[in-house]
Amino acid sequence: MDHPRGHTEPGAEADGELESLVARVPIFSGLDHGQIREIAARVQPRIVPRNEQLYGAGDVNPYLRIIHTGTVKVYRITESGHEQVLRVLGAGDFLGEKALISPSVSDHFAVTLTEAEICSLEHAAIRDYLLRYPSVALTMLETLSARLGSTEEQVSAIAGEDAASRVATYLVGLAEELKRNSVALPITKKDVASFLGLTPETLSRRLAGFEDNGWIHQQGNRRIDILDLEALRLV
Amino acid sequence: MDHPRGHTEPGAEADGELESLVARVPIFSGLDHGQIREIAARVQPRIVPRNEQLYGAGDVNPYLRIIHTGTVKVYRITESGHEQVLRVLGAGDFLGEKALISPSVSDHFAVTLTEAEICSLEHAAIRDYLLRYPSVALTMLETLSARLGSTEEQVSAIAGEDAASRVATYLVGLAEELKRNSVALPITKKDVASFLGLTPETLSRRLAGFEDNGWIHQQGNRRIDILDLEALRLV
DNA sequence: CGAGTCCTTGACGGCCCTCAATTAGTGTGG
DNA sequence: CCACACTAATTGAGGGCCGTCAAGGACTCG
Repeated sequence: MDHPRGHTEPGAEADGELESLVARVPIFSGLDHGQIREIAARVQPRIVPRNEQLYGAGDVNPYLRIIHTGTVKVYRITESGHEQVLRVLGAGDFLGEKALISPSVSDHFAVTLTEAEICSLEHAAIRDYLLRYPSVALTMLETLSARLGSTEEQVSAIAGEDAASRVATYLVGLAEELKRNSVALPITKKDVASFLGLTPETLSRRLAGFEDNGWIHQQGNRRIDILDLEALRLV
Repeated sequence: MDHPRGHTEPGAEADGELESLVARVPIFSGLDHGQIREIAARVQPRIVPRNEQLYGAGDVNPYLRIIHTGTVKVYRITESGHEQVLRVLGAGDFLGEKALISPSVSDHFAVTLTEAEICSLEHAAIRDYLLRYPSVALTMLETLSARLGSTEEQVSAIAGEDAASRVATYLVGLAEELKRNSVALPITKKDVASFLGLTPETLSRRLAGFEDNGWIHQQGNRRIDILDLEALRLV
């Protein structure tokens, strides 16, 4: 966030910031300056505190939300009360696309895990942009398609792999994503367990097992040093 | 499929058929006649025999395929050899959208379960249409979003519900979809088991249990009469 | 600093997977 | 159209993995 005019007056200043903010959102990349400005004009930015629910099951949520900073957890609660973490979204990701065209009742929850800067766009407005700037729609299609792919992976991992394998694959993925051997879990271990279709107890036991094997080292509740990536890949 | 001119000459005949065929595809609904004709001109229809693989893991598959008649099974095979059925597609559904924008290597398989009439469109062509007819992109977005939703349901069911509950929910869903109490499984029980994250043995036992309870009646390998829908809902 | 949540560790039980053998059904070829 | 071969489905026995319940300890955040 640069402040070219060196002051913090809300008016023109905020607009300039907004534009550079919109320009950095992946689904709007490729638009020219005028198009960016048009979108920025309809965007409602907001600083959302930690642990705030953006929407819940039963809501008719009329906004497409774009995360500029911070992380958001998306989860479902089944009829029988089981909480299932579906994904964790970060900077540049969007949510709320479910009811984009035909408004429908949401069946899942979205909660901020950290303080977050989130822009909201009314579905009617986004629809309008998608019709006028089809490249945005194409990028959204690509993103949704990738998201579908990773949810499919989640299905086959939960159905077909044992606990140790799921935990190991998760750690390897995290390390590759961050390109580091010391990783911080983006969510609590409880939520990681839910994401992997496990109980917290089982996750704890598997991690303890990996530590006994000398493959990882845990410090605190969130940080894990990966000592033997190859061993984890082979689990 | 009517043959208004009473002959099967491939030329103009096939084009007329093609247009009405394209017009019936959900993602092209809402386009006018000229637009339909333009798309029909680039479409390659083909009758695919039963049990033919449309694409497999490792393929770089450059076609978006649209199913006009017949059914197609989409599945994944994990590193450890587990086969996971992801979905079954029927008339009006499309597949092969994964590599629509950035070509990527497929990691799953698509096989016809019946003889099928399938249209192929090159990705380059579909991209072009999406940019010119954004309403098509919007419909695709909606479809992908719905598909994501049902895959998310699959995740939470496999992770959170026991075998009996998953089987019961599946049967109820099938009955509601077909609006009948006597349903034919769209796939073998083996594949249903895979879809539900179970082994065939467990599925067989749960169905036998339902039959003992007087909730269903099985005849042959595919047909199931549902005698007590409410009981199944409460499992 | 303190309260509440998260995490860990242990014991135990049950659900579902595995392995194996038989039966039923389906689709193919003569 | 029927027979046959092969795959699908069923049923049984046994065992292992993971969930459940419970309690103590650690961490985090207000």
